[in-house]
Amino acid sequence: MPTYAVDIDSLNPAQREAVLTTEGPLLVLAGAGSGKTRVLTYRIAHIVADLDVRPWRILAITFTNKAAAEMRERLQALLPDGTRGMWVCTFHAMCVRMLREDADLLGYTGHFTIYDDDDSRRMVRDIMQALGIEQKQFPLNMIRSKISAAKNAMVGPEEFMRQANTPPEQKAAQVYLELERRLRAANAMDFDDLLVRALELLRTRPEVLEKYQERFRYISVDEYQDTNHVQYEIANLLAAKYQNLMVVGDDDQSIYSWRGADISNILDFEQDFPQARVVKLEQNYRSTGHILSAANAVVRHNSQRKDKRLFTAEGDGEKIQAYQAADERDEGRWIAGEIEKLHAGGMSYDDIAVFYRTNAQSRILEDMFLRAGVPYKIVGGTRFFDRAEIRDVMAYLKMVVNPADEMSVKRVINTPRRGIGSTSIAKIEALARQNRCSFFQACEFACAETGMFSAKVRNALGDFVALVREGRRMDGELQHVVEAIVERSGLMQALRAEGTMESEGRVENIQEFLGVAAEFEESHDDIEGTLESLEELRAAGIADESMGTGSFDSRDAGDTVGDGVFPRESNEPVPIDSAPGEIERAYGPLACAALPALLEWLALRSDLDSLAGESRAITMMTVHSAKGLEFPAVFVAGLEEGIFPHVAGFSDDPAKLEEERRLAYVAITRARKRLFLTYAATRRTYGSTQANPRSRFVGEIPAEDIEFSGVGSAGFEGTGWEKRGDRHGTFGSGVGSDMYGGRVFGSYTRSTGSVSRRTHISPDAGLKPATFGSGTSRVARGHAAAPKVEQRRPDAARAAETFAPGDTVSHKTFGTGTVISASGDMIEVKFDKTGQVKKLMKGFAPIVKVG
DNA sequence: CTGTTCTTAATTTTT
DNA sequence: TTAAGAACAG
Repeated sequence: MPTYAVDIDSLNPAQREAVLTTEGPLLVLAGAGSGKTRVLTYRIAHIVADLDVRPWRILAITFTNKAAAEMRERLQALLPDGTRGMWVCTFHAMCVRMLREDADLLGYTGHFTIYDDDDSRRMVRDIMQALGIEQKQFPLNMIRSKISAAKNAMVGPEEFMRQANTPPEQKAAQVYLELERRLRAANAMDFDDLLVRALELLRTRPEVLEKYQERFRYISVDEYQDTNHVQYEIANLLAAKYQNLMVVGDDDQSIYSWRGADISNILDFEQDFPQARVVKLEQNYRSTGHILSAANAVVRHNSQRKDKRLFTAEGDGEKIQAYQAADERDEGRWIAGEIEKLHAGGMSYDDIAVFYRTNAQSRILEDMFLRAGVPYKIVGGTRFFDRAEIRDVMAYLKMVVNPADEMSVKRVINTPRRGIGSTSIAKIEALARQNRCSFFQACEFACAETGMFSAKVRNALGDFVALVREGRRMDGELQHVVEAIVERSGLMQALRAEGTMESEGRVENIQEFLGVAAEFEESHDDIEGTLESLEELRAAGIADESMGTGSFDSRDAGDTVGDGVFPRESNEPVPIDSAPGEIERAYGPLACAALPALLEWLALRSDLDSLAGESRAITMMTVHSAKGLEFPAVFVAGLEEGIFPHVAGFSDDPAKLEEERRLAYVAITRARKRLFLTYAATRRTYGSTQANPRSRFVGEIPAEDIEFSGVGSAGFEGTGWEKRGDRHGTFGSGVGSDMYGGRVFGSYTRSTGSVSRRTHISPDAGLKPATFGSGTSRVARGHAAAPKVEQRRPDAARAAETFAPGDTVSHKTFGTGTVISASGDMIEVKFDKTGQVKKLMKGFAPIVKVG
């Protein structure tokens, strides 16, 4: 009986089989909550510890940074001898790592910029404008998705042009061609390119392919159902030599087909690898019986799927609660009420999540939670790094690192206002096109040229251009470099001069960003440091044994930047027609090495990664964002035809409906113990009220697993609203819900600008610490601590509290304020911090009188 | 060049 | 409803 480094006995037979099948292709069909992460990590630990395979021979690909971080952490715990050199990362991070090393082989420099979706979108918009393609006739998104599809099919612009039959395709091809040209000139890659170029590298450079094939003897890919064609090719190519490829996925959880994920990758794995072993993990360790039964029942309505059926050894648990609300506000109120009940019953807010199909739905829910005093945090939506001011700062940094980066330069050339408007930009663009040089070079050129611009503009431009040269020479602590660049940019000054509340918030955000930079420098070893090349490992004395044929001499220290010419002192423009690398050389080496690292880290990061449950608050997010997570109690709102399944989804295409259903399946299977489904009899969408029928997915749940309540249910009277009482403004409370047109609450104007806008947390949690990236890197997000306010929801005694104009009150979220008027159940309060006047409902809003 | 009004479109977004 | 972007006027 062999002994194992991992606790093999704790696994069920299927899990064990997956862990012990280390050689050859392996497909693991892992149902929701079936312990696949455990299998994945145990298997790697087994390979390393029991089969004596060096960690740097392991490649484990995930889809999110969060998943990668989690896996890394678990592996570190399982492998006391270390995991040095193991690549546990996302597809994108892996590709970036590979590309940085060999970018020169593809005509890029190692400092290429990563364009995120917004950058790429702007570039396409610019191109369409330049080519005179009307957005009305050919929507931007349509063009973009066609180009993206072409990229993912590895179809180049020329070929795409040849294939294009219809007018939209021809236009898309034109844009594609120009996009490619500009991206290349900017030494930039978008997210698609990252994958496509990496594949190109592996395909066209046998020595590179060989290097990685030899190195990574054991490869695993998580969430395989979400791989797109290029990722599929990359994985297959890397594993082609040794065939040790393990893919894990669940076809029932494929919810990203619209993003190019190809469900047939998983469905056809057995055809691609006829010798593949297939293991099904069907025992669910997450949810109780009723929930699992509902999930099974719903997803069974799909035709395109591998047959499997989850089972649990746990009991039935509580039935699913379905509630029909009068309208979307009632829905939010009811959810808030149920949350409070759960909380009163001892459940932590952290254990509760509310899901919705579209981000737009979050507003009302948010509003209702705010009123009810339910602490919440929203995941997704506008992310911190997507805020305009943060993007501006990042654009400055990107520009310093890579002056060829056209989009970043254009973004900040007139931010803050320098008097360089669209006319000037157009002139510079024309100049760039004429001389076939980068936009930035054209800027320099324009400065040198007299008569092109007014003295004022020329000075502004000269100052702007000089910033890059200065920025590149800055060195020292990362935070200080960033700070200096920001300072030099004039962004802060302009913002401060504005003096509005909004600008104040922006200043705070930028300051917070500086904190992020500082934090990053302290702990940035986890990303850059983890994905080490063989050379680095060898240098560290780790990978000292023979590498096999794949190892080859490292490229001639080809750091395109490092050996560059010394920065020019004159303002003489850089020679035109130069390749991206040449520009970098001309501007001299970048002194601050941490800067590009920071930018890369930022580019590949999402808000989801920072979902650290530090503050005690419920979690709100879209169903898409919820994949891979689990919560003891889950609410799914808006289960109505047209919303979920979404309208855009089902009329035309049955495949889309099936994806919506998988989405429902994902939502249901996130719940461990309690599941609540809500739908509204009427709902306001785009300004008009409509009555949506209840979602078909609710009807697909077996009757024995679910209980109904609410407007249309027989059991409504006597059980539902009475208990909740009118203080909650529940439907039928007499105080009035707006079901019959009566508006109860005054309209709530959202404060804008500050970070904490979408995060409302219990005051005693203090600052909201958000985690960026894994484990240790923690950044305090948020500014002044909220004032101490009682955390409990108002009770009967407080409801009876009287307020008079002039009273000082304290609100859980808005801080202190002064009562302006009080009549009946409503009071109007002007808050000190925001200066806004809000109508609040006495006894419902989380307020207390303080003086 | 900048600030304003007007039009128009409106899922989901691991990277 | 609302928010982004384009068109338009100052």
